[in-house]
Amino acid sequence: MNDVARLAGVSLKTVSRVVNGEAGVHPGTATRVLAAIDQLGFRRNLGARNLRRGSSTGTIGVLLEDVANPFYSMLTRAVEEVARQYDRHVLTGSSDEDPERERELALEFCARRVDGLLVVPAGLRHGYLVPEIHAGLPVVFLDRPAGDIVADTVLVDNLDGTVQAVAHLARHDHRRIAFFGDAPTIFTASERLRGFREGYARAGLKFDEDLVAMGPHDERTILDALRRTMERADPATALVTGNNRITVLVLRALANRARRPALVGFDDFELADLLNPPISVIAHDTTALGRAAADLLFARLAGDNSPPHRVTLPVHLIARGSGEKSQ
Amino acid sequence: MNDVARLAGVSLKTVSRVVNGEAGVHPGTATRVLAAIDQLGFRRNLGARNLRRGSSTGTIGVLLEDVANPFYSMLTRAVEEVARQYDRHVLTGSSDEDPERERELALEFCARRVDGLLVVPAGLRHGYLVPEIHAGLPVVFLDRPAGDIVADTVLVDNLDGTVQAVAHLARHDHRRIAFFGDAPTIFTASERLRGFREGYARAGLKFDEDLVAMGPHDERTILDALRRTMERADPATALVTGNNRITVLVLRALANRARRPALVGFDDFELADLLNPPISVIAHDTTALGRAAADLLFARLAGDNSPPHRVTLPVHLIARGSGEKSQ
DNA sequence: CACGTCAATGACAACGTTGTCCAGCTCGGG
DNA sequence: CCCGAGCTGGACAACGTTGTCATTGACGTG
Repeated sequence: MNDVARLAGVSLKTVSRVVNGEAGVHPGTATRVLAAIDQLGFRRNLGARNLRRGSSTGTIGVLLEDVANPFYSMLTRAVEEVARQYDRHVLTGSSDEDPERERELALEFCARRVDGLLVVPAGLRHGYLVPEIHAGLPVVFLDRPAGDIVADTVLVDNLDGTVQAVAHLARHDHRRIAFFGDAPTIFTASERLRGFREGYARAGLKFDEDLVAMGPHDERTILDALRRTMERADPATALVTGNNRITVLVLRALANRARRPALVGFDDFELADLLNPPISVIAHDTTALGRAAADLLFARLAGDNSPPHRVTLPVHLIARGSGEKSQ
Repeated sequence: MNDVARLAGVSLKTVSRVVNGEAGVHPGTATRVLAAIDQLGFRRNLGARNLRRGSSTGTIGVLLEDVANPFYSMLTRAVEEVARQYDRHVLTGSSDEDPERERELALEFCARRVDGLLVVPAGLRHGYLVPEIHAGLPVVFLDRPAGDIVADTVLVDNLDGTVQAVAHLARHDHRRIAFFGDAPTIFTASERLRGFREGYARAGLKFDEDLVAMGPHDERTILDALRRTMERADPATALVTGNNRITVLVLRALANRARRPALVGFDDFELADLLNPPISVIAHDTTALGRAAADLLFARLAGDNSPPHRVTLPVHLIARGSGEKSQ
C-alpha cells in the first residue's frame, strides 16, 4: 500500500480511502491511485485489515469426520451456501473420528479467529471449548451432541428412525431382525440401537442380543456379522443397517448370495432406488440439517443469545421394496 | 496477551517467549505465565502473528465446482490430507461452474493471503491470476487446464478414456454408439467428445453427429436425448456418458425401460458394481489426482521453480458387463 | 477583506504479535 | 573486590491496515 501511495504520489491514507470506497477523494486522485494499484497488482491484506478493525475474519470453521463421505460433503455444501449469504468463507477439517485431532483442529481454528464453529463431534469431552464459547465464540454441534457441555445442537431423530425401521419390517412379518451399527461410542449409533430395541418392544417382539453387531465395521466384520446372524438355526430374516457406509458394506457382502435378508438402511444414498431390489431407507434431509445448523450459528453471530437450542429434525422411511421380504 | 502479562506480573515479551517456547525464560516465570494464560483462556492471534512475522498464513485455497459432488469431495479430502502433512489448512469454495464466482473466490482467497491455490477452473480466462502468480503465489490447475495462461496442471487422460470406451463397445459389436456429454465449453467434456470421435475413427465406424448430445444436462434433456438417439429407424445400441452425474441421470431415465442400450460411463462411482447389470466405467484415481496436484503445489512452495508441469494421469476401463450388449 | 465552511488530504496511533537490542542481576574466577 | 559471562527480562519498532483528528486551500458571504 505504501508502494501504491508512492507511485500515485499520495499518502497512504488516501490509498486506503480509495480501496475502501470512502467518500471525499478527488475523482482525479482516485483514478491515479487505481492505476497505481493495477500497475503494482496490489491486493489489500485482509489479515491486517481485520486486525486493525478488530472485525470478524469472515470465516467459519467446520469440523467433521471426513469430507469425502457424501453425507458430510452435502452438509459442507449446505453450510457453505448459508455462509455465502452472510459473506463468510468456510475452513474445513476432517477429524477421522479422532477426538484429539478434533481438538487440535478446533483450537487451531480458534487461533485463526474464525467467527464461529460447526462441529460434528468425534469425542465426548468438549470442555476445551468452554473458554472460547465463554469468550463469545458461537459453536453449534451438528448431527451429534457435545459430550459434556450444553450448547446449540441440531440432530436428526435417530431413535425414531430405527423405531420406524423395525415397525416397517415387523409389518412385513419379520420376527427376527438384526442390527449392524457403528461403534456404540458414537452418539448416533447408540441412539439408533436404542430405537432398534424400542422398535422391538413396540412390535411386541422378543429382543435377541445375538442379532446385534456394533462396529466399527469393515468388510471382514460385516461378513462375520452376517454369518453369525443369518447362518444359524433361527436366522434373522431382516436387517437394519446403522448408516450409509454399513449399508454399502452389507450390499456388497450380500451381492452374490442367493438368499438375502430384507433390509432397511439408515441414511438415504444415491442409486438406492436403482438397485435390485431397491433399498428402503430411513432418510433425512441432509441439506436441511446443514442449513439449520448454519442458520443457528449466524443467528448467534447476529446477537441472538437465548438459551442453547436443541433442534431435532424428523426422519422418514422410504419404502422401496427391500424391506418387504427376504429374497 | 497484555492481560496475561499483567496477571503474571511480567512483560509482554516474556509472555510471547513462553507462548513460542523460546529459551531463556525462568521455569518459575514460565509456570506463572502458563497459569495466567490458562486462567484467562488466552489464545494467540495467528493473524497478528503472521502479519508480524511476514510468514505464511498456513492456508491453501481450493476452488471447485461443488463440494457436494463425490468426485470433488474426494479431491478435497486428498488435498486436505497432503496439506495436513505440511501443516496447512484448507479453505474451500464452490464456484458452481460460474467463472465470475470463481474469480471472486480466487481474489478473496488471495486477499486472505493463502499460501497457494488449487483450482478446478470453471472459466476460460485466468488472466486475473497473473499478477498473483507473478507475485509468487503458486497455483495448480486440477482436472481442467487454465484457459489462457501457462501454469501447473494435473489432468486425467480424458481423450484416451472415451477412445477406450468406444473400442470396448465396438469390440462387442456395437456399430452405433451415442455420446451424452457435459457442456462443450467444459474442457473435460470437449476432450471426451474428441476421444469419442477418435474412437469411432480407430474402430473404422461411421461417425453420426446425431448420436451426440452435449449438455448441460438435466432429467428432461436426458430423456430428450434418449428419445432422439434410441427411438429411430437406426437407433444407437450403445451409449457413452460423459461424467458421473450424466451416468446417474441416464440410469434413472432407463430404469423402467425394457430395452436398454449398452453403457459405459466416464468416472467410476460407488455401487456401480452392484447395479443390474453392473455398470462398466472409465475409472481414474481421484485421490491420486488430488494428491498429485497438492504435491505439486507444495513442491512449488518449497521452492521448486522449474517450468510449469503438465501431468496427465492414466484412466482405465473397468468392464463390468453393461458395455457388452443391449438388454 | 476577514471569516466561516467545506472538500481534499495527510500525520499519527493503534490492532496483537514478534525480532532486535539493551539493561540488570547473579555468579565464578582472578 | 572487580570484571566479564551468562541468564532473565523489558523497551521499542515493525508487520499492513484503518480510525481520528488536524491541516491545507478554495470559495462564498457579510
